[in-house]
Amino acid sequence: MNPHAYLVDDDDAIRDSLGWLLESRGVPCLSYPSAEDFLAAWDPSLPGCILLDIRMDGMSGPELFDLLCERGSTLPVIFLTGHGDVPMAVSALKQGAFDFVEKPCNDNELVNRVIEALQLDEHQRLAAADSDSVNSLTSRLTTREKQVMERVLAGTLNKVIADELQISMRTVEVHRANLFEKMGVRTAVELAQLLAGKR
Amino acid sequence: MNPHAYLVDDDDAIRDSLGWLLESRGVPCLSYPSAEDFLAAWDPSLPGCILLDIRMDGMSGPELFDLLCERGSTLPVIFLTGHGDVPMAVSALKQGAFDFVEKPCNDNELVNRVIEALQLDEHQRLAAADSDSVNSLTSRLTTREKQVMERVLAGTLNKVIADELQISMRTVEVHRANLFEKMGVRTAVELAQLLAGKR
DNA sequence: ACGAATATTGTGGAAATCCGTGATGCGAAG
DNA sequence: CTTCGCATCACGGATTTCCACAATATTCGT
Repeated sequence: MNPHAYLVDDDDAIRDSLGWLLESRGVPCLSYPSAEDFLAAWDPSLPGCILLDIRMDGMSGPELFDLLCERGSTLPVIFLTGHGDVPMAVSALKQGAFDFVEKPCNDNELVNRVIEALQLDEHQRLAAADSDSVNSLTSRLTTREKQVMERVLAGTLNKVIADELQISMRTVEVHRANLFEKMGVRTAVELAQLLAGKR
Repeated sequence: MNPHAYLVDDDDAIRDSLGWLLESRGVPCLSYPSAEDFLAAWDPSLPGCILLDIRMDGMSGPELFDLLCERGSTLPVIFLTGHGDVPMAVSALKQGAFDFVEKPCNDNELVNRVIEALQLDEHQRLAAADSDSVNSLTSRLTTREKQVMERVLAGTLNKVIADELQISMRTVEVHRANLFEKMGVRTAVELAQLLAGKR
């Protein structure tokens, strides 16, 4: 699925007008009349951002936001509200909301925020993909190989590693070579660099 | 100087009452009747946090905040305001303010926020000190040693480094040993780890 | 029970690193 | 001018890593 702006608002008119505005600026949209509807459609892999009304029938915007955070969502959330107060805005932003906008608002401003949010999400997903690729590499290592890797990363000499693991130096060398192979590196330093950035 | 809460507000009564409140909870305070006064007293090494009024004669709270940020301040800022609006709060928080509180506010809440801000500042300063200590180590390296270190961190073999720098392998070994000594590490991996976390 | 993956060890040699000792040239500071 | 830090290099031995070839044991899933 391509990145979308997910509009969650129980006001038909708002969904229509915002949807039209965003689509006209080249931002694909999907609309949901309630938090529950969005939640049912949501899955962590959905890319994009959320435009979320505060006050809605059923689950409120902040409640949905909390729930999504708990479930591991990293979607940037732009809160929209007609009657927001300062504490509400402060609390939303401190919890990690991307923005908090009062309706009615300037169209250009809002579109820009949405585009910023989409870019943020893309960056986050790229970064996550990187760290995933590293994790998937390490997950392919056998237990022994992981143990050896730990110690290699600690700068321990093969000889000492052999002692610690109660195996021969030769075996350590084998594990070492195998894990380097699996991790796609040629030296211990490269391995350290690889795991340094993405962790 | 020990960490302090710096109260910047042009209302004498507020400064007095907040100052008393915080001192009574064990938080040392210093008061300033204007943004200009605080700015004159400020220096980047001052630890603590700022309680900053929005509307003041002369320079406003947000103006002071911007100025401090430009000058490299990392002090957590808690904005205080009697007549704040949502856009103002949103903009302050998105620019990195620690909190945004409306007066009058709950005393316990405020004290807690101040304490959180002080803790944040302490963590930031500890982290900065770590990275400073690393920087001061690297700054003691000679030009050649830095060149060699770069390549060592890239996982390059001494032989190749010697080629690249147009010097003998022996000299590379010397530089390598010297820089390890200066950086306080015993292996290339340790060096990579050292520069990985603090950078 | 059979086969695949994993863990283990050995031999032996090539390549690389580590390190002590000693030495030369050069530029900057005293 | 002399001293000091830096960069440069050599010899030679100890240590370590790297690697190809070869083999046995253990575990685990079908």
